[in-house]
Amino acid sequence: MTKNLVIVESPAKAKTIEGFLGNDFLVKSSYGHVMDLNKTQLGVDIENGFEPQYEVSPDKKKLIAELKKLAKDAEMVWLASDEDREGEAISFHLFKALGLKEAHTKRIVFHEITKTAITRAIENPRDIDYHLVWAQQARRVLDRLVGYELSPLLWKKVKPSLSAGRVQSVAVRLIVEREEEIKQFEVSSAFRITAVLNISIDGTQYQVNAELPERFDDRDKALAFLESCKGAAYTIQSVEKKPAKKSPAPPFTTSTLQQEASRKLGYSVANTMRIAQQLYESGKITYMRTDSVNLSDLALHMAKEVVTRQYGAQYVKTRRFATKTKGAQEAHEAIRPTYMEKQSITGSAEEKKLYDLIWKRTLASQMADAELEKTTVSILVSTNNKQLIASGEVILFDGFLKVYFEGTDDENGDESQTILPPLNAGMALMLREMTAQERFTRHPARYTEASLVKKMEELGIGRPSTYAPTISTIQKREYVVKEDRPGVVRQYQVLTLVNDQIKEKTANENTGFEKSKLFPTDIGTLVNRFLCQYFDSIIDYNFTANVEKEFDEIADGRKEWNLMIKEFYGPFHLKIENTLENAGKFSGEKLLGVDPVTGKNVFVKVGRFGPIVQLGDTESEEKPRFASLKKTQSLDTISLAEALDLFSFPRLLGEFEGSEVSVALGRFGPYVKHNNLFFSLLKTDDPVEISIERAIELIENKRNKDEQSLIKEFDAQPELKVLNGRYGPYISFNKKNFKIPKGTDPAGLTLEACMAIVDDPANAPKKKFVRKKK
DNA sequence: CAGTGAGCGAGCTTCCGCTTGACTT
Repeated sequence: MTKNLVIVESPAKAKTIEGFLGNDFLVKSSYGHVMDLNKTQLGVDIENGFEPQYEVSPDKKKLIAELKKLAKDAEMVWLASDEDREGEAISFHLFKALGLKEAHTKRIVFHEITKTAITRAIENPRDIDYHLVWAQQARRVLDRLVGYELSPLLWKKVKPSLSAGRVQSVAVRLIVEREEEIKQFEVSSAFRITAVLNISIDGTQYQVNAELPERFDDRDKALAFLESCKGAAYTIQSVEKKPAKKSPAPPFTTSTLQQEASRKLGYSVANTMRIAQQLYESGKITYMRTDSVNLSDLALHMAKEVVTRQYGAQYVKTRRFATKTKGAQEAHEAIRPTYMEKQSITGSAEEKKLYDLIWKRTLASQMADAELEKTTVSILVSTNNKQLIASGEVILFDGFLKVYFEGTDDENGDESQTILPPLNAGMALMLREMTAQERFTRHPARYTEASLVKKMEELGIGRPSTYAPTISTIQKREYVVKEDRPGVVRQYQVLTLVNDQIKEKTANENTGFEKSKLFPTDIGTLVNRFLCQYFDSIIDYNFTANVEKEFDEIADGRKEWNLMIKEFYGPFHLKIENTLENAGKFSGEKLLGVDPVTGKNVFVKVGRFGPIVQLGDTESEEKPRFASLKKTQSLDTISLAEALDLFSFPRLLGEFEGSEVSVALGRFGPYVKHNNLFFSLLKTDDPVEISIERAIELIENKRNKDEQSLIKEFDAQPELKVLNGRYGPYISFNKKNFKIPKGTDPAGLTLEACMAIVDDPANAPKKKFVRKKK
C-alpha cells in the first residue's frame, strides 16, 4: 500500500518522476483527458445554462477503475496534470471520476521534470482552479456547438459525412484562398542585368560578379542598355564595409520542429511527430508537444558546458527566449535533448537525424552571435554613368553558425553571398561578359503541411497536440490533397555582351513544379464557399483569437463562462436555422455546354458521392445520365469534350479466354473487368484510349502478382489460402483475413493448423464497433 | 472495394484537445 498517489498526463513522465520521489509515492498517468462529451449526441444542455454532459471516455473506463482502487488506498492523491486550461480540466475530471475528497487531494504543477522542480511542487500544493476549469468548459462547449451544428447542415446542403469546425475550416480556407490568389496572379517578366568582371591584384586573377540594381521591363530596353555598354571602362567607385550580426533561432517548439524537419529532412508533419514520440518515450528528448521556447536552468547549464568544452568559452552566450506566439500556454519546456552531452544516439536512421536537428538547434540557441562583414562595391560604367553593384559577405566570427543554421521557406533563395577579393576604389576591372536575362515573377507559394502549421500558429489556431491531426483530417475529408505536380517548360530570352558583340538566344526552363504541396479539391472549395457565404464570422481569421480573449477573461474570473457561450450561441444558432430553411442545395452546379449528339445540356456539380457530370436537365421527363469525374479532373477546369468522354463508360473492349473484357470508371479509378474480377488501370493508362491488348496485359500482370503473394494453398479446401500481404503473411478464408500468431512459419502450416487459427476467436478479424441505438 | 446520383425514409456521418498503443491486408 502506498501513502501517496501522483497522477500526471503522460506515462513517460510518470516513470521519470517516480525516480525522483521516494518509496512513499506511486506515480500513474491519466493518458490525457479522461472525460469528454458523448460522441453520439450534442452533449450540451442548451436549456440549462449550456451545462456540458461530461462522461468518462469509453477507452478510459478501465483506467479510471484502476486509479479509483489506488486512490482509495492512498492517504493523499496529488493531481499533477499540466498547468494550463486543459490540464486543469483533467485534474477536475479526475477528481470527479475517482470520487476524491478535498481533504485527501492536492493539486500541484511543475514546468520541468527535475528533482528540484518536483520537490518544490510537492511543497507548494494548491486547490483546483475552477476559473480555469470553466474556461476549458467554454472552449469545449463552443467547439462542440460549432462542429455539431455546422456539420449536419453541410450534410443537408452540400454532401453527407462532411465536417466543419473552428480549426479545420480555417485551415481549408487558407488553402482555398491561396489557390485563388495563384489563379488570379498575372505573371510578368523583366530583364535582369548581371556582369562577370576580371581583375588582377598583385599578380593574382580574380573574378567579380556584379548586378545592375535596376531591371528593364522589355527586351528592347535591355538591348539598348547592353549597346550602351559597348567599349566601356569599368572602374571601382566605392567600397563600403558594414559589420553585421546574425543571432541563432530559439529552441524548437512543436511547430518549428515540424517546419525544420520538413525543410531539412523532408518529413511530413505526422512523421515528425511519430519519430519525436519515440525519442521522448526512450527518454532522449523532452516533451514534443509544446509551444514554449523556454529552457530549464539545468538545460542552460548543460548547454553552456558542452559549448565551452567543444568550442571554447568565446562561443558561449546564455540566452532566454520569450514566446511571441498568440495564445501560447507554455505548460512545458521547449523541445530539447534530455542530456545535452549526448551528441548522438542509437536508434533508427530517422530518429538519429531528428535528434541531431534538435541537438544542434538547442546548442546553437546558447551560442554567440555570428559576426559578419558585408561589403558593397559600386562599379562605374564609363559610357552610360550607370553603376553595377557587387556584394560580398565575410564571416569574421562564426559563432552559432558553427553548429546550425535555420532553413528557409523562400523558394527564390538563389542569390548566395560570396567572398570578394581585396578591392579598393579606383581599381579598374575588365568585362568578360554581361548578360540580360528575362526573369519571371512568381505566384505566392502553395502551402506545404509544415508551412500551413506555421500559418495556423501565427493565427493562433489549433494547438501543438492538434496540428498533425488537423492536417490529416482535412485530407481525410478530401477537402485538400497533398500532391506533386509536374512543371511546364517555359521559354525565356537571354542577351549577352561579349567582346563588344551582342548575341541573342532563347532558352528553356522548367517552371511550376510542385512537390508535396496542398491543393484544394472541388469539395473543399465548395464547402469553403458555403461557409464564407453563410458563416463568415466562424471562419474569420480572427475568430479564434477573439474567443481566446474571452476564455482568458473567464480564467481570470472576469466573465462567466455560460454567459459567454450564450452570447455566441444565440446569433449562431439563428443563422443555422435560417440557412437550413432558406438556403437551397449548394452543389456548385455549372452549365458546361450542349452535347452535340443529343442536344442535351451538360452540367457539372458536386453530387452525393463527389464531383459529377450530368447529361440532360433535372426537370426533364427523361432521367438525366450521370458520371463521376476522374480524380485528376476538376469542376473548374473540365472541358465539354472531357465531360462527354465520361459517358462512354462502361465500354466493351473485346474478348479474352472466352469472356468479355470491359473498361469502366469506379470509385477507386478506372478499371478493367473480366470474369467478375477487377484490374486497376495504371496512372499512365488512359481509359478512353486503352486497347484490348493492354487490358489483357493488366490482367496477366495481376495474375502473376497474386501468384507471387501465394505462400500455400490446399486442394481439400480451395477457399483457404496462405498469402503474403502488406503487413506480412496472413490466412484468407471465405473472403475473411486472419492474422498468423507470431513465431509461426507460414510456409510450414498444414490445413489443420490453418483451420485451428481460423477457429481461434483470438485471431478473428476485428469487427467494426457497432453503436447502440440511443 | 469497383456500372451509385428519381423520391422516400431509416440510419449514419460531425467538433477540438489531451494522451498512447492496437491494428490494419
